[in-house]
Amino acid sequence: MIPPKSKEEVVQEFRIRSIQDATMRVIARKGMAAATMQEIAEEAGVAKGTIYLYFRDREELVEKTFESAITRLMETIDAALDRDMPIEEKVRAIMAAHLSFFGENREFFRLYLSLRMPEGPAVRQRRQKQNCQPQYRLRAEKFAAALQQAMDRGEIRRMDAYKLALFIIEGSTAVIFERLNEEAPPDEATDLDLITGMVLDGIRKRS
Amino acid sequence: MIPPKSKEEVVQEFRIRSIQDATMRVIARKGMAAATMQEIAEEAGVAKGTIYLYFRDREELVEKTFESAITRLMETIDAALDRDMPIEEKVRAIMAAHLSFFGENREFFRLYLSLRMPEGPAVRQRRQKQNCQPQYRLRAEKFAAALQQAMDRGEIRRMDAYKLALFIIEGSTAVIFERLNEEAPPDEATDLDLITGMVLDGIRKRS
DNA sequence: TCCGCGACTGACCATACGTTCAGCGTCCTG
DNA sequence: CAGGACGCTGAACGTATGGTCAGTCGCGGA
Repeated sequence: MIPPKSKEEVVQEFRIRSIQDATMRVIARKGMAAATMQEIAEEAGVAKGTIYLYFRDREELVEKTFESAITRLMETIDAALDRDMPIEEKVRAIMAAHLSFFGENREFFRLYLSLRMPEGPAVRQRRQKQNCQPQYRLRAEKFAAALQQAMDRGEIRRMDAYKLALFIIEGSTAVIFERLNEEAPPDEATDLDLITGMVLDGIRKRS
Repeated sequence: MIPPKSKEEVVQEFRIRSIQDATMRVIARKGMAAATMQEIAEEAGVAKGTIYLYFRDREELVEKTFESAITRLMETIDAALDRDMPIEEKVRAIMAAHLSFFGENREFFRLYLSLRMPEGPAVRQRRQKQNCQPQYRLRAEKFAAALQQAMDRGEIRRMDAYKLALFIIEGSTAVIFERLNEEAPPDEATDLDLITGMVLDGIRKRS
């Protein structure tokens, strides 16, 4: 069942992983546009040319790096979405997953933000749209589906589920972003309470 | 009181305005990183060199363009923030201001998103942080102050006002972004209801 | 009408970046 | 131990972009 890994395969995977990790760190530091192949290579401890042995070009490098990280995020979240629980708990579980994932993968956060919105000439924009945006949309759509289900059950009020999902995802992303930049961030639970409280009950005080 | 405008000044202001408008259109089309001076010049109908008569370098161009647009946005919002009204109305007024402003200034939206998060080498990041981010933070802080006031009055629940402000601003920004990309966006009022409903009362159905 | 000033132009320059490839060292094989 | 295969290297190349500046041209004043 387990495919036998030859020595070469192990080395290859290790190289690929090192380069992808370096890519994330550099993008985290300089931002998507200013991350050069030179700096990525140095960060990974290889020569510039080596990267091209494993990735066709810069675009594929970024794309693959993004994919392998977001796949991990999606798995965490799917676990929360698929289980059948009241929407309150679901929201809390999803937000908790985001908080801890980005807490552990700070570097990825910046790349994630950059790819939400495609840049560059029309051709590249189209390619990014085809390869990375679906991942983002998919996430939003899955969340929207969960919200829709809760609406049908009468757990929450009826509104445009997709836009609602976007609101919640981006709002919480902003809080997480702030959190990652704080010198002494509060407990994860504190921010989690803020987000879920806001999402579930809004800001208005109930008498 | 009114400073007399010589003919030269009028011409100058017109040029500056044309170039800034072109800058926004190109950034809206290609994104911040891929917007070249060449293309901006063509869009403005002037030669590349002309831009440098009015702006020191690319950075100053982007910065000034951003500033003059965000100043207009801030003015609209301040009007809503300064008046003394219950928080419900304030929130609605602010969100309405955002919706209509970005509806009328679609081009600016992309630039606005790009500058939230500084890119490039450390030096440029620092400069952007000093010149553009304060505008963004200022907006968040003003909104946070309004929320804080409402908390003190007992109108809304107590939480971290700044993070709450970020959540609301970014959440609504996401909805506006989606709206701007829709083929046939609904009434402004529909999206406005979605946002204010979410912010004030959350998603949970009240029995 | 002629002159000179200055706004404007766009070919040109320096630089930086992605990508390539001829050669090097290393390790396995026979 | 010799030979060769292969992963890796980094100097070199082409291209694209921000920025410059010598030259052009239209306009206003003499």
